[in-house]
Amino acid sequence: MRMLEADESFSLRAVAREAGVSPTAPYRHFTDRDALESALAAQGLRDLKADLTEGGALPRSVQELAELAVAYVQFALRRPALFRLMFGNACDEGNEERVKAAAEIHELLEQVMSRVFPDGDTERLASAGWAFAHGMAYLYMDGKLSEDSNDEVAERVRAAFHALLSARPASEAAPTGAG
Amino acid sequence: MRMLEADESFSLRAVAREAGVSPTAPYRHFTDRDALESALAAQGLRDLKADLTEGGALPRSVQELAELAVAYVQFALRRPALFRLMFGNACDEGNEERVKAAAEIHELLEQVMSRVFPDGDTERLASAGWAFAHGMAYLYMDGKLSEDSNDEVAERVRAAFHALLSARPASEAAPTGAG
DNA sequence: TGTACATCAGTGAACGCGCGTTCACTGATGTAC
DNA sequence: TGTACATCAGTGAACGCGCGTTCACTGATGTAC
Repeated sequence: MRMLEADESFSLRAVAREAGVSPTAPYRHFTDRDALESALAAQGLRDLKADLTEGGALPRSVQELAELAVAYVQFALRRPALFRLMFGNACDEGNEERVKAAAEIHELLEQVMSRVFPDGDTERLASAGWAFAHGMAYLYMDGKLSEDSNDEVAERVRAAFHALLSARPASEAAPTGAG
Repeated sequence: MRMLEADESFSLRAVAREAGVSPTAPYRHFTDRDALESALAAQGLRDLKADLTEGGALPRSVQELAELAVAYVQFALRRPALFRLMFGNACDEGNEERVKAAAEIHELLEQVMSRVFPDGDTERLASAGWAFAHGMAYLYMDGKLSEDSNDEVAERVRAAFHALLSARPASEAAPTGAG
């Protein structure tokens, strides 16, 4: 529909402005501000899903899973205002389109986790993995982690992900290693 | 100084209102809206650090580290508006107090990570662990994960953390297990 | 002890701003006969 | 082919709202002599 790439906060008037149209024109297509917001959020969720499934095949390895996190963070950095719109408030349960788009993302996430970690607790891993990617996205968006080039961000997300998955506490190393 | 517990978005006038004072009173104490915001953010960061170091001793085990994540998320859920204020925008580098408070949180995080994972990449683990807790906080704040009781949230954060740290991919299990 | 003055937190009216929303309208396009 | 009407995206003026901020002010407290 329109851009919403910039990081200015969402408003009906701003969207109209970006579309080169008068402030009241959106009311021809959406009943009110919330309806417009949900429609944009739904489209954003669909775009995000498309980004995440771009390769075609779902991830099987931890390496491929890391790339999913990278894609998630890069979507957020490319379209921060939209990303905040999509996740920055409670989903309007009355908006079928938005609910469906959100459910599809959830489903994708669980599918991926059960493929990469067939012996793990899929639901908990899905929460954890999502939280990791989501946290990375917010930390970078809000300038809490230095955001240099796009490639550097990708590399740091990858590295953090692998550091976390391969982390072994001190107390565990001795017993299992020696026994 | 004052509450800022509710989840209404921050405004100078709202803070004055909560303090039971006229909208212009804050100007006696802060040069402008941004100065007030940074002062509140700095205080919030100090409060968060106090919460995280409550026990006295820093975490040594993965279990204790999980409790740190729980405390982080619970702080966010208890004081969402303040939490968003603290992290929801770029830190004003000109505000010494705020910069210092943020640096102390970073330092704490790195100390903890190097204690719990002495053989790991501290910096990357710090990013990853922070992202996990931060993501959990945002997902719960924004209603993306069902938030029932406080205890349930704590339990889910704990479980997700452990699920992530003990996750082993399918491809890895066979070789290392049998070899 | 009393008078004169400085300090300082807080007040209330007022400003210009962007916001969401309403209203009556215009002007182009499509359809009926 | 031409006339009459419906549809529909978009317009522009106007509203009331909360916002950040300014301004001149009040009234209490502290200090000097």
